[in-house]
Amino acid sequence: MTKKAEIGHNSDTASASKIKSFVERVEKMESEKRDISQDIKEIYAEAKGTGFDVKTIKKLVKLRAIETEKRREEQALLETYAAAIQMDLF
Amino acid sequence: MTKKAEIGHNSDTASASKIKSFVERVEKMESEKRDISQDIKEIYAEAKGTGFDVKTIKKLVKLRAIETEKRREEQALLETYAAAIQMDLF
Amino acid sequence: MTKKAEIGHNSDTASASKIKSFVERVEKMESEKRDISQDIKEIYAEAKGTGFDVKTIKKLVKLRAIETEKRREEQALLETYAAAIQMDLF
Amino acid sequence: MTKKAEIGHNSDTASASKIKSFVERVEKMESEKRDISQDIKEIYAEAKGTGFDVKTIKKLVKLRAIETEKRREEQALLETYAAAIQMDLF
DNA sequence: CATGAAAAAGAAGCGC
DNA sequence: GCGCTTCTTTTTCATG
Repeated sequence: MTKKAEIGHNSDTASASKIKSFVERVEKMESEKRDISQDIKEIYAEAKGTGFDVKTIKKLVKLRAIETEKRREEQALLETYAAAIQMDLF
Repeated sequence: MTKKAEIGHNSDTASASKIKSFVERVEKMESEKRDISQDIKEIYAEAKGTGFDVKTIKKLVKLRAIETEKRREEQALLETYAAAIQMDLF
Repeated sequence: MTKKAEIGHNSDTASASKIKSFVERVEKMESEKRDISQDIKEIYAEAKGTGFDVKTIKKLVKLRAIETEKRREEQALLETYAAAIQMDLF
Repeated sequence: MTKKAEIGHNSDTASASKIKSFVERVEKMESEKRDISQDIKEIYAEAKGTGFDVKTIKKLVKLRAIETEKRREEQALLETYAAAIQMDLF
């Protein structure tokens, strides 16, 4: 038994330092995310400067994302069927 | 002048290629963003696995973000004050 | 059972009347919201007419909102801590 | 001339108090706006609880708003035309 | 699954 | 009047 009562199974100081580490790692990642969002904005700004309609390009990006997802799902479905009839697709 | 409306001030073929380029650049950036989001999730998963409460860590991250935002806004306010005084608005 | 899909579990006529009621109630509320937005604009206009810098006042309002939010989040964090300790997470 | 140099045409203390008053009035209005937004959410929650699709009702509200606006604009246009031919619509 | 928070899209207001 | 920024609203995503 330690002198000081522990809260749970992590001792206070060690916990504090670990929490700090987790928080900082998350903050770093979120900062990177913001940077990328900024980059995306800049791409759109560039597109706009080149005479394109940003709204339309955004729609294109979204449409392609949906199509990619659809293809992914179709592939998954196909694989499920193939597995059901014990067919190797590859 | 052709009957068909042009997209921006670009001719059709050049436009197509430029649009494609913009779309692909955005898609690349968005993919990176998703990767980072995934990384963040993994950090939280690790924290949880180490015995920490994810909710608490998220709250800490958020509170620190608010503090940062507050500092940012305070600075902006000071600058606005300075500008207002210059303009004799007080 | 009719061919036509029902909206929710309500029969057609009753539904129509209920939907109308919901829509109208929302419209009334949104109208009130617009009125208040208008009032806010007028307050800013008055401030401007009295020789104040609107931008500064807006920044003050925002900063105070952030401060309120911060206090709110601090409280929420404390509650999360308390819950986490109960759950032996530290 | 007062003893203390004034910044602009508003003396410091009077300014401070006036600004405070403006800020508080705005805050009060914004608080009321939030209340109404909350009421709207509750109406939608009630609609949902009654078995309706919230998204659809929102679409209806928006459509009606557009139609109202359209009618308003048509009326304005009509009045402009009437004025142009010096015709009294009323 | 349903709730609540975060991101993205869209609308509005502002200054130039 | 137009473009730019700010604010609202919608949609999405994660957690319980």
